Amino acid sequence: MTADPQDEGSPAPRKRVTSADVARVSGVSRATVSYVLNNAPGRVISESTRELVLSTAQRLGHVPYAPARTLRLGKSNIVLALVRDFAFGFVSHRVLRELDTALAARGFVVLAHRFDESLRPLSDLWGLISPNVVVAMGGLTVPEQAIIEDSHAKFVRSHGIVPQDRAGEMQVEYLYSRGHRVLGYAMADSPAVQLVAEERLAGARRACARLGIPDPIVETVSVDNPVTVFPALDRWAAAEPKVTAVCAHNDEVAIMVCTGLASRGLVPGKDLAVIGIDNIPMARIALTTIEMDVEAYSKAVIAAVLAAIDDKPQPDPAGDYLHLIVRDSA
Amino acid sequence: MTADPQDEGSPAPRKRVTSADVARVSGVSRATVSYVLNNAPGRVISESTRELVLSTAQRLGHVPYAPARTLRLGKSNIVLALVRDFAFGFVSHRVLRELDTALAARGFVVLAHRFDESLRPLSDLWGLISPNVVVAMGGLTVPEQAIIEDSHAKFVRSHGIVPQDRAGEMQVEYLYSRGHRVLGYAMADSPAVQLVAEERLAGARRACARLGIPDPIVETVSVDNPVTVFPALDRWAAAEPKVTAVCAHNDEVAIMVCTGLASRGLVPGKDLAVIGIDNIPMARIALTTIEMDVEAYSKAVIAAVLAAIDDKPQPDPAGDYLHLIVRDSA
DNA sequence: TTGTAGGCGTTATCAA
DNA sequence: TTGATAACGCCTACAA
Repeated sequence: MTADPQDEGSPAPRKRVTSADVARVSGVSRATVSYVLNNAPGRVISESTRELVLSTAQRLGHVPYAPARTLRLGKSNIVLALVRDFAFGFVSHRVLRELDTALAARGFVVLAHRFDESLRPLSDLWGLISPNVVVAMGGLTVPEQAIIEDSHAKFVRSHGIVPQDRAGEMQVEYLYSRGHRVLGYAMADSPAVQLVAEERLAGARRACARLGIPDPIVETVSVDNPVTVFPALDRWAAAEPKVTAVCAHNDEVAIMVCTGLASRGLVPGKDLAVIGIDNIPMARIALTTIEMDVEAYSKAVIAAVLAAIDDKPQPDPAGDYLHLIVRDSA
Repeated sequence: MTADPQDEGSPAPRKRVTSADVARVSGVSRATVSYVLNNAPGRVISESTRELVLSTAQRLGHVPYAPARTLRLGKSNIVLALVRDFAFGFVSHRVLRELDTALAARGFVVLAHRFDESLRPLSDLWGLISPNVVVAMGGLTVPEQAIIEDSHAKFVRSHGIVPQDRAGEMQVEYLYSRGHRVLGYAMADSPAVQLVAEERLAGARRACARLGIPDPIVETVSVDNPVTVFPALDRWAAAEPKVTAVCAHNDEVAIMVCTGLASRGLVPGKDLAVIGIDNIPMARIALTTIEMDVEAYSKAVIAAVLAAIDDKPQPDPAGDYLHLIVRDSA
């Protein structure tokens, strides 16, 4: 918030300093300025001219104007990351940070956009911003994918790199190996993670079927409203036979379950086994979890985006992204 | 990640459908197309022409091209939110979401950019993206502010709306009123919140001085590494006289302190009083805190951004954003 | 009610 | 080694 009284109503929107201004003042042509400013490959510019142009550009305070450049070139240096919510979880945040760092080195900028079809159709976005690459963090519906593919931007899906269903399977497999036969499943309710949540649950169900134990008893827990864990705990305890272990959608939900247990004087891993997914920092005290290898995941996303930028075929995302980490809670 | 084999190396970057194409196919002028597409105010277009243009635009798959529009208009419909890290806390995320919703209704798009001077000088950003308004989430250094003010974008600081130091004061005042005289202070170590953290601590110190009690004993806790709470707890316990209450930088840190206590068999609010700031959902079970009124805060930010867009003077941010909420922990 | 024409800032092409 | 020119797609004053 601008508290300075003098810049209120700012009446003087400084005229833009164009490369033509720089050319005029330097006494050279616009083309020459462009060559210098872009280190035009295959062009030889005399050192004196180069320095002259650079110094006047500096002196006049010239900043290249992105829209003009993009219009001329037909493509921008923008990577648009589509997110369902700005607060979208430890792993995705980390991936985005790594992506941002890697792309800054290539002269690209990563911008995050929270998309919400009910707010504005995705297709209207292209009239507002013209990204070179669109990278979807998290799952996308089929129509959403179609709209992005219809745009002129290249399209990278981060979803699909890590087999989410496999994470659910691994949770069940571990709990089974520890003797648990009646499982609960703590779903997250946030629409932002719905697609991922469904895949994880599907994986868990598949593992149960394969191992010959009943489907997990699914309860929904709201990350925005932690007290919702209590009714879930009640129902798992009331089940017949009683639930002895719970797969949580992720570590956050798992920690909520553990906290709920603790506040009732129960001990996670003893009175009820709890296993998460992600291995977020807060989990590292006591939570058994399926670690998401953030570094490997980030590398895969970066490779995919760089390939898209360079118009190269998408790399094979196969890799080992999931690892069991056993701690106290299960 | 694009698994489809057929779109690898995509050799046919479809030619862009321009408004001129729509004009040609419709058999009208480019101007008419523009009038129809923009609902040009003060222009009357016959219903038949309008429908013709709209339908051919649709049929040809015309999407307006943002850079050309921006170049012509001299301004974009982009609001750039500057963040120190994509994972930047409950309150800021909520504010950004509200801002996003409000601006979508005005035909603007909110894009979040993680800025990191060591990665890329802020000034280079304007060659990549040309926002109409820049809104800084969280504090900014003086040179950073200067660079933004030198750009052609309008500039809104969300920092400064809420008096962060007052939050620190309120923590101390409450703990004092409950009889505490020897306080600890749990700082967050993240550089993303450094400026805010310093203001809150300064407020706490000022309140201590005013009330005639010693400065709080400051310990740093790492949000990314929860075990750092333990040495902090040790030092507060070892102080002479012993620390009886702790102000935490925010609820997250406060919860870490409470969790650390619990894991030692101690009870927050009994063995050590703990007070947070923000009132995040997870705090709502048992944490005493200074609530940050997200709705009021969001409204203030939205008002500031809208004023900037409309070139109106910045509104007065004064308001009542902070409220004490007493629960079990202090 | 619709069309014509010019220009926004940049860069690539071609000529000098 | 440098300069003139055209074009990217869109919008709008002015003319018809």
